[in-house]
Amino acid sequence: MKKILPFVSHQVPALRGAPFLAAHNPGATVLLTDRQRQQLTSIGMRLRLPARKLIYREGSPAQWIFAIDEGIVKSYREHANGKRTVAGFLFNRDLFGLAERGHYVNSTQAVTAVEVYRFPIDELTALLKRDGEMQFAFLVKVTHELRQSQRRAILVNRRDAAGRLAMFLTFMRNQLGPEATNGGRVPLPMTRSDIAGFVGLTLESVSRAAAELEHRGLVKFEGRSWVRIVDPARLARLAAV
Amino acid sequence: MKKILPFVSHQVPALRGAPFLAAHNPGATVLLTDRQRQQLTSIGMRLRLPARKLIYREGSPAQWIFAIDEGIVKSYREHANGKRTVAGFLFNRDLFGLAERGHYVNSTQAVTAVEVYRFPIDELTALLKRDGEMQFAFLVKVTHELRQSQRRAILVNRRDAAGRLAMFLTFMRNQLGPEATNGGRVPLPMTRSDIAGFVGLTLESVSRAAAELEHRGLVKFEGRSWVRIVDPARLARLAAV
DNA sequence: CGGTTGGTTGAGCTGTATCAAAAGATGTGG
DNA sequence: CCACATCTTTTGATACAGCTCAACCAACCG
Repeated sequence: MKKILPFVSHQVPALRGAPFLAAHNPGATVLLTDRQRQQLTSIGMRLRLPARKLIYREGSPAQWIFAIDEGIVKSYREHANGKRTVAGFLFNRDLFGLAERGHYVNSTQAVTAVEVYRFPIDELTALLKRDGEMQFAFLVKVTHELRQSQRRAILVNRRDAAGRLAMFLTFMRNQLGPEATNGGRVPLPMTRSDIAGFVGLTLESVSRAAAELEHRGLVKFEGRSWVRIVDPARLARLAAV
Repeated sequence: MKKILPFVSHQVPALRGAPFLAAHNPGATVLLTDRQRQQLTSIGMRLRLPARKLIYREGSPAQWIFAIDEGIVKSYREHANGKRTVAGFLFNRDLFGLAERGHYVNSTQAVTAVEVYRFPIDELTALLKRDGEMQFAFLVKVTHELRQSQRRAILVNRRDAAGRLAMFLTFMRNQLGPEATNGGRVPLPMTRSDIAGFVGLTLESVSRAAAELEHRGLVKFEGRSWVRIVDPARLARLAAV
């Protein structure tokens, strides 16, 4: 008997975000219908990029918009003083490459090996203008990103290093979802320096904050790229304030 | 001879932001056509609010989306520890009240007397889904806000207090535009405490940073609610790094 | 005029940046 | 599979910027 393959959601583009209006299901919601995904597939291209691959550089002419299917991407900027600030980490079903006046505003680089969809900007915008429902999904997504960015800006203002790191760890757990963080074991594929650039500390301070959280029994670092969350409740409390 | 009144742009809603694609005119662009503004007018209501008026509270049910026509609004959150962080200041042609799951995420309050347009969320979303071009204007606007938020988060990470305040002052000048800041005289209608909440300092530090900038001859504070920018070039240099 | 709110100035303390060096990882080629 | 070179992370000592607490000052209000 021939086996029927299940619908593999990972083979078409997807978006994730909280809608404007109240809904029954909590957490982030999948925003596109199957039909909309098929349409996107027709104008997009699926690419596999190795870890560390530079995707585009800040200021370069923008031709494409990207959606992540698998893996982690970082978006960053280099200051005049040589330091890099990480504008954000991007995950499964996130969107990036939203240009300003025809140019990218951040540089982006693959942190892990990634699978992305790449859409030509003009074809995508034409499609969006034609299909109001699909465009609405994009509007909701970008609004969701805006809120995330504001939330982060607010949390980062708290000066205490351990709290910032706690916030980052809970952020990672939330973004990756329960499947990827089984048993509270969260992957940290980015460098300490990237984490520092994201939370607004030096990498030495991140290292010390990590030691402190571990000493306090909240987490346990296993190698450089894994944390086990030992006491989720206390960690969340520290991250939330 | 009867005089024909000029078209008063302030009597209909407007939006402002940098588009995705390259354009000939620099700076922020007006995003709506006259016809689109008329349509918005038909579903919206124009309100005049006095200074200090609380517009809505964080977490309350969201029924409306707002667009500012005149004046300044602040968007903020109160921490558990009692401190307030200012998520942003909103100006002429900015949009606010983008809800998450039917609830507002920040509180907003009028800083000056303001004139706003108020749109019922469901009517506005219905209109947007019908009119792809208009929705695209909103998409561009929200994307613009997202970039602004990221830029701010990046700049705020620089620890130096004088630099942060310099950044804030140039931000105010840019937002208000050349008309309102004639001769480099920039209004500061918000309190020092609001400024502190916005740039991530205490109000004492803002006060000291202000004294420092003045001492260095970059600006001159005239009363509590005005700054004269004396040396725009050096101020910009300090703000940019 | 006192009262209230918002702003400035001062002294001391804390926490993070900085500089420096050592210790772990990771990768390459023999 | 080991040895070396490179990159990343940890640990330590010190300095300094901004926070905190506290007092004082100025503007605005009836």
